[in-house]
Amino acid sequence: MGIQTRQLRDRERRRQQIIAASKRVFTSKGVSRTTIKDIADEAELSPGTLYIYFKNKDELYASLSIRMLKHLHLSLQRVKETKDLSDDQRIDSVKRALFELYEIDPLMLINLSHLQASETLENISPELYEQILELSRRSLQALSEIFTKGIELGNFLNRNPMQLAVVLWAMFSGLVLWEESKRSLDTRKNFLKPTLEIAFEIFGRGVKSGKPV
Amino acid sequence: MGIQTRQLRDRERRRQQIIAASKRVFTSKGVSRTTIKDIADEAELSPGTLYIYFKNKDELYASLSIRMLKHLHLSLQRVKETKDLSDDQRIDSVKRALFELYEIDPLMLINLSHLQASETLENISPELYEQILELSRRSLQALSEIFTKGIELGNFLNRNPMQLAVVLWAMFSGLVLWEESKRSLDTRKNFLKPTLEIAFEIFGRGVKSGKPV
Amino acid sequence: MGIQTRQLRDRERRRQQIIAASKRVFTSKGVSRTTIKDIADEAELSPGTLYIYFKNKDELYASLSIRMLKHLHLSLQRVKETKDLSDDQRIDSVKRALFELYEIDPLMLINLSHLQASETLENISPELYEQILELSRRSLQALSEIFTKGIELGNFLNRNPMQLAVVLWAMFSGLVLWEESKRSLDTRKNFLKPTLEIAFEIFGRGVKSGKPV
Amino acid sequence: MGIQTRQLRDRERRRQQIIAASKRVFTSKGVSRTTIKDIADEAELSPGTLYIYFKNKDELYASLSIRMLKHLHLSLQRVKETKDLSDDQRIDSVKRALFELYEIDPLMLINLSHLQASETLENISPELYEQILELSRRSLQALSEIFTKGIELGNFLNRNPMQLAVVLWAMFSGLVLWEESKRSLDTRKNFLKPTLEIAFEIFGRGVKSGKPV
DNA sequence: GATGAATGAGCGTTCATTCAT
DNA sequence: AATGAATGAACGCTCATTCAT
Repeated sequence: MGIQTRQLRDRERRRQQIIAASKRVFTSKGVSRTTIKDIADEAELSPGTLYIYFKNKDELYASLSIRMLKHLHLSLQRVKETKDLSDDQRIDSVKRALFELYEIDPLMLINLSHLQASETLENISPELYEQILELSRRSLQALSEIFTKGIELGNFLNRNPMQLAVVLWAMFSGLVLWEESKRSLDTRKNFLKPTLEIAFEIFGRGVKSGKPV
Repeated sequence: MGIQTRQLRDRERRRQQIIAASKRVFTSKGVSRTTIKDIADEAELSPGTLYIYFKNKDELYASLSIRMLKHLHLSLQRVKETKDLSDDQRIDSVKRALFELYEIDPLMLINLSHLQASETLENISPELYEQILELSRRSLQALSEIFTKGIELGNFLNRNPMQLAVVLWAMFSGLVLWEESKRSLDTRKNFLKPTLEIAFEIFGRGVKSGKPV
Repeated sequence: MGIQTRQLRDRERRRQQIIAASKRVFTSKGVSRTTIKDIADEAELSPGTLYIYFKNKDELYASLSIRMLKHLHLSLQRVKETKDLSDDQRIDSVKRALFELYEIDPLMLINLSHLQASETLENISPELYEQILELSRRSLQALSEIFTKGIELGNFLNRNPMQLAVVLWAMFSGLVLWEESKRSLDTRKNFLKPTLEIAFEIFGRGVKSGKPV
Repeated sequence: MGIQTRQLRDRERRRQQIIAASKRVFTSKGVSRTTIKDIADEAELSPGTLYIYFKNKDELYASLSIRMLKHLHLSLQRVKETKDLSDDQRIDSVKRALFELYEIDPLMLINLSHLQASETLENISPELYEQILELSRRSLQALSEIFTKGIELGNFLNRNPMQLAVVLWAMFSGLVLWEESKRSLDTRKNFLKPTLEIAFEIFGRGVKSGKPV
């Protein structure tokens, strides 16, 4: 491994270290109450160091979502490309992909949903903004293509597939935020999962073409 | 009308005047970039005066949603209590109630969804917190009772009606936030409406019992 | 006196209070080492208050010079308009005007010269910038008109009067900065005065038309 | 050439390389907006390396002037020592020496004038401080000796020659700073030259003894 | 009740400087 | 000698909140 490679790897490691610290602080203090100093302390770094790896606070926040978005895109892409799946199975795969996303890192998913709901994106560099947008776009695109297939086969309601994708995502992120808002009230875990199951059951049934009996 | 009554009425008027000013500023500057001073200027009052009517900034923000929550609760209550409606019609009425909510004041609905997604509620007085919670609870309760009816009649899937209510609300608020996040990208209006139509179509079909054909 | 008048007067008083505090701190710590906090402490105000009266640090610094520039302009205007003065007497009046300027407030004059020599002006509001520029322009204009008279009467060298004005001002401000730079070395006061006397003597003799004997 | 000599030469080379880079950055970004990192980048060195060659930022800034001061001193010394020159010719030679200084490197001359006008000198090592002071002193000394000659011959006004030297230098540096402050307003070049011509013409005429006709 | 000047803790950010490699 | 990541004190500035009038 060359020197350059190691440097790049070290750099990425530090970024991940900072991101990991951010998550921990977010969890304990809440996103809006977390300061750069808090994160620096948690990461056992100085505030200045954070600015070597992230252009500013908003970019740090936004960067937290990149990984998750990449994962999301990859998962949906995989579902889309898997052969020999019925449309039912495909919807089910989407459900499992989103479940998995949530299980890997619920906090980051909340953060991603927050991002969508805040004005953070308006304060980041065009490059990062474009990256986030592109990843979101591609994920929705993958989702919409799954619906397109089903529509073409006559299995799904003939509705704008992109809108179907948006509806599914809204339902998912809406539930994630809902759970987050309930966190302080009710610390029972595993609340999201059963509700998501029901949500997907309904969505899956509803998107199917044919009159319900 | 007694003096006290008039005083209360005046007080309420001022509150509404401040709330109205807040809305206007939020619309033009965005929520996170709006300061108390901005609102005071817009209301042609001094910052100090705002603190006579609202305990602090978060309470002001939270108060914005009270009216909307009351309206929401009332609408859903009405749907629940209307006699001689089929379950299909009832779902349709819920849809129209939420549409109406959005049309009356899209910004406040966004604010309500934000509220749910932010940490604002953690900084308000227990009284206001309880009020908001109670109104939310009641709205969801009304919604869940609508589902209970349908389930009892065998028209709806036999799932936990409160969870069904949460799913429906999550879908709705998720779409509202989604639209908000797209506002800077795409200024086309009336984007939410058609997507909500599809969302409700799918939900309505999905929640119906019976195998899809 | 109306309420508004008093408010305006109070506002101006506060500004002068802050400016006075700035001067004291500048004298003891040096301009470049003075922070907003230092000035606030000296003025027995909070840092935030300074920002009510001055848009930012650079504007505060630049504002220090406004008064001096106004005084300068007025003095030169007066010299220009005084009747029945020989050109020798007029040059002498200019000398006395600049002497006086220095004696009123040497520190502010140094500050004015610094301003010219720094990049502070690049960071202030266009309005203040224009005000400073306009006052400078007018002062130089007045000076140049004094020279124009002398040239027309054949008493002064026929050179571009604006350039003559610039030369005189450069000589003056150059000496002021020179003295400032010597302050740490040599605390003897009254060093500038005799040197300025010589400078004006030479300038006065040099600008006169006619071959020196 | 011994090893030590080469090492010294290499060291000096590096210093000059860094100084050259500083100049380029100052020109493009302005002195106050230039950071050590900027200079390091421009010099294709690391920030740490700069600290091997310069004790701190102020020393780097101050060092920029050393060369110019040496050149200035040399030039004035030469003028002083040149035989068979009339006093008029000697003043003219001083003018040409300063012109030349400006033409070689206007930016460094500005920097030298800034140095005099700032508090940089208060933060440097006593050695460097002494060196700069000594060079300044010697230059002024040379200048004053030129005046002494003229005074002794009865050609110049019998004034303190050191003060005459200071007046001449103040006029010169005042004009240099004046031009610098006009740079952003008026990009016409060659503005300084004609004004300096007039300045020297006036100084030359003014310093001459004898009543003007 | 209404004011709005004043507050000041706290923020994000910078950058000269250091030091382990 | 050269590096450059890391430092962390210090900065300018904001703004929710208070309180004397």
